[in-house]
Amino acid sequence: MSQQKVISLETIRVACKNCTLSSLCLPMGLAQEDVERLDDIVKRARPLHRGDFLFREGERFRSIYVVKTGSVKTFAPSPEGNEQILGFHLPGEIIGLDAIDKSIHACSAKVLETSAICEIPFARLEELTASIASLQHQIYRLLSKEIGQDTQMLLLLGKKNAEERLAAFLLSLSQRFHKRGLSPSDFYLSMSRHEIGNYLGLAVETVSRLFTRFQEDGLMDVDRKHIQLLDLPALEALVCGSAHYRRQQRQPG
Amino acid sequence: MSQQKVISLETIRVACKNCTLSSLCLPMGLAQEDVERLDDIVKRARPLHRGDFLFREGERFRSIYVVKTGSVKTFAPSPEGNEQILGFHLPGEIIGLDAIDKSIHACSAKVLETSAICEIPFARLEELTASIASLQHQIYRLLSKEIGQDTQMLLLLGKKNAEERLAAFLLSLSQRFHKRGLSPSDFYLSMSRHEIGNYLGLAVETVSRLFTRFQEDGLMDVDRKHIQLLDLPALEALVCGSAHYRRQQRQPG
DNA sequence: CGCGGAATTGATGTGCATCAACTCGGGTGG
DNA sequence: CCACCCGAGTTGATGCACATCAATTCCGCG
Repeated sequence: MSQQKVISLETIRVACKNCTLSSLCLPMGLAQEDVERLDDIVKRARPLHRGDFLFREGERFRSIYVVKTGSVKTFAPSPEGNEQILGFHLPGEIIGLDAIDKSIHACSAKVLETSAICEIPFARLEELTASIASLQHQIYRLLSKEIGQDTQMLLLLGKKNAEERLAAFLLSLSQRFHKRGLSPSDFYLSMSRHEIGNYLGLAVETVSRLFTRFQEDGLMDVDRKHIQLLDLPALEALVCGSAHYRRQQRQPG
Repeated sequence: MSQQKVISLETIRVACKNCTLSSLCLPMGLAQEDVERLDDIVKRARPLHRGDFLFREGERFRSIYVVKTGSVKTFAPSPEGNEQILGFHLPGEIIGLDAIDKSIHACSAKVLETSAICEIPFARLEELTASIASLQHQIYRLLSKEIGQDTQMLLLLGKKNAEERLAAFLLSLSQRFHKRGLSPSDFYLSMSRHEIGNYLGLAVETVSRLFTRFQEDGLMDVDRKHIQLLDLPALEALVCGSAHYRRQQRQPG
């Protein structure tokens, strides 16, 4: 059974490498030896449980994290005291990049379900990127991509109504699951309705009513946390505001 | 007058260096020779005029831009066709970081008033960062900071009401002007009411009414584009929702 | 089995968008 | 220099999407 344990660790290790690979470097085609150097600094994923924190707002920034399995939410307090959920992070996604600037975490990261998370000490990653140009580029891209995603979210919160927001949210999950080889139309929500509402800037009740309405309209099937998207094209049309007489917003000069 | 011209160019050059310095490296304390290497790749600022584009959505990404004087807005089209203003960029601020990921600009950048803008070819900057560790770190910080700012904006759009948004907007401008040595309480708005509304997710009329109300309440003085903030502490309190019976939002688990 | 938080559903209230009318100021041309 | 125009801004009246409040059901868990 010692053998068993070794195999198990190796399995985690390989899985972790794969995860790091796809998140950090797959598109770049790093040399094999560089991949190994990268993999060496990645701390293997230990299993975390619902409610565990990866880090808390105010803590010193040391590492970024890559979700291997499971899901994580990040959230920050607003001045008033209530909190805003900033994102839900699925397998393959990276957490903590916003803390590089001040070396202090500006948000907290909490595990939503039993999850495996890789930790990458940022200082060591930074050293590595100094000698591997393609990895450096990859990190720039990663950071830039995060900005682009936030931009999408600004558009969502600034210009879209409740049903457009929820449709966009569902499609986002769908696409991200699909990218990781999972079903794009059949999945479980690891977050509560309340958390969805908080994230989308809506009240719980509104989220609930929309789920009901979407189901009535044959767009999806909802059974508690289990979601089946039945009409992806229709949902995509919804995001673009196909429903409702569109209030045409005048353009600024 | 040939002499005059040389002096003028040199003035721009030095100013440009200063601008690059404070934006990219001041906090790091680069070696003098590294500063010069950085400065060498910065294209000197030519004057741009209201309505000029730095780049348009869909164009190939080549350079990032640093505002020296004046102001710039960035905006992206939503699927419906109307556009969302993503940010207003004041002196010392950097534009274009979101395009690194795809090497394509996802938003457009339009000059709001006569402005001087430095251009930094990103490929050359990237080469440079590979050999100057502190510059690499600085770029990471810059990108990370941008993420943090977007996060702030998500909080604004997700959780704050109209008057909190406008107060936050005014204070943001105030702080950014102050950081550049300008008055934090007396400045001109280079953007229209309509653009402010678009940015904050509000209707023009709402913005206008709030300006009136803030003025009535003695918080500020508004004369067309000329703004004077008379009670900064009160505005700060407003951002935190001090006014109005605060609808206490329940927290998700 | 029974407690408690999560989710749903219905009734009501309100903040802000929308519509509409008017004013202001700045630029243009006679 | 004034008359005109036109877009930007303001102000008021109205409507609606969504928040809020309230009551009930559902489900997980001890």
